[in-house]
Amino acid sequence: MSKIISFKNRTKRDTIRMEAAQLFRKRGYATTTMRELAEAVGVEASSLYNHIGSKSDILKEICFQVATSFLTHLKTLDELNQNPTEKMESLIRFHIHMMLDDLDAVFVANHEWKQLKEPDLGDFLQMRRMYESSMTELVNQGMKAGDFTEANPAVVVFTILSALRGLELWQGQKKNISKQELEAGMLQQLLNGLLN
Amino acid sequence: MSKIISFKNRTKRDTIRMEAAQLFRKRGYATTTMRELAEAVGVEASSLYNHIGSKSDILKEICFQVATSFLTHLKTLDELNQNPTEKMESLIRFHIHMMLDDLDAVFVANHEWKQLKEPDLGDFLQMRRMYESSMTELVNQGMKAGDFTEANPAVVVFTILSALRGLELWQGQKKNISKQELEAGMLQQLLNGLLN
DNA sequence: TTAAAAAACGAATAAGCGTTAGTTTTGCAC
DNA sequence: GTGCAAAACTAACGCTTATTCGTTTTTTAA
Repeated sequence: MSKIISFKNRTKRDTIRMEAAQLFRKRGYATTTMRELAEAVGVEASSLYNHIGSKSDILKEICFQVATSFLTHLKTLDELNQNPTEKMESLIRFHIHMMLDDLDAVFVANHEWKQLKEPDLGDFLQMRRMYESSMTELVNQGMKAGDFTEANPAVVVFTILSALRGLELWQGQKKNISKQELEAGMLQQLLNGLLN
Repeated sequence: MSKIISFKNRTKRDTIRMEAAQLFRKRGYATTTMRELAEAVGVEASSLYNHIGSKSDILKEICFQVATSFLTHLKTLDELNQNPTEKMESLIRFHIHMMLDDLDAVFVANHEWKQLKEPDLGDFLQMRRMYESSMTELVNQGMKAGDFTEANPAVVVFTILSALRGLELWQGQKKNISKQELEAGMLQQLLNGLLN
């Protein structure tokens, strides 16, 4: 028996994970109860366990799905023949798109990874460190090539990532600013702070 | 009967709030138990209630103490005769100092305010909106004066605040970068992205 | 030294939590 | 329709939580 059910090739497991991400973002992982999640899915709490292993399993899957997305994009970037400026622009744009299109999951991965248990916690942090060091290396190359303003690469990466992570809070802000306008504005400001 | 106790004019209540901020940051508000907090303070859980009203009271006090600090600084800025660039630099520096010196409380205020109950939740959000709109007005003045690059003021404010909030995650990063270096680097990058 | 107030304590309470067990319903293949 | 597995349900478990209660210890003020 196939476990494919529900809407458009989406497993019930996926539905649960999606609703969970939404609730975890709005109310926090620890505060969200399985009964709340069940109601959002339209089922009793105990029925959830026909599809998932545990509450913490859901968190684990959300976090690693996000981490994998970012690392995968980084890998594809690596294989393209682009200069550091182009790569950095692509990277910034990817962050913005992830933030605007998959906000729930990204938010949860950014805020609730602390609740992961070992060994997941360690694995997750290692993936993050790998991403940041790759990005730092890119900034280094840009400086050596003379494209980027001379500065401490770690600080530069940190500032950019921080600004991008801030998009978590964009939703519900000024509605008279479109996504395109926001993307263009942030990109300009961040690259402007970086380029020679 | 004076309630002053403990170390250097600090109430036991203050000690509890300080330890709570540290725990709330490290483990999250919902996940931190009163027994954990009690152990950190060096007392039994029930004894805490001789000094505080409830767990949620502690959170409330932490959040509003931080919000008040920022609004107070903004008010003092308003009364000085400085141009927009100087004001913005002072504002950025104040954020950095708060982040580096009172990280626990600022982190908790930034992450756990969702757990506030009404009417505190509404009051807290109003204070935040007031702060952001004042900052936006400052950016507006800088643009009209020709000091700042023309852009959407709301986006500019958002990007700067996001980058600054990212300092929450600085601790434990590269130790070979001093606080002074970090402050100078971020200030340069953020102002550089803003100025004409 | 003494009496009152403040603070700490151990034990208990009620509520809510994630999860399990046993049973019934549903949906599909033949 | 019949059989069967997947998925739903109700009910309950064991555990943890914040908080309270009544009492004892410590501190303070005279």
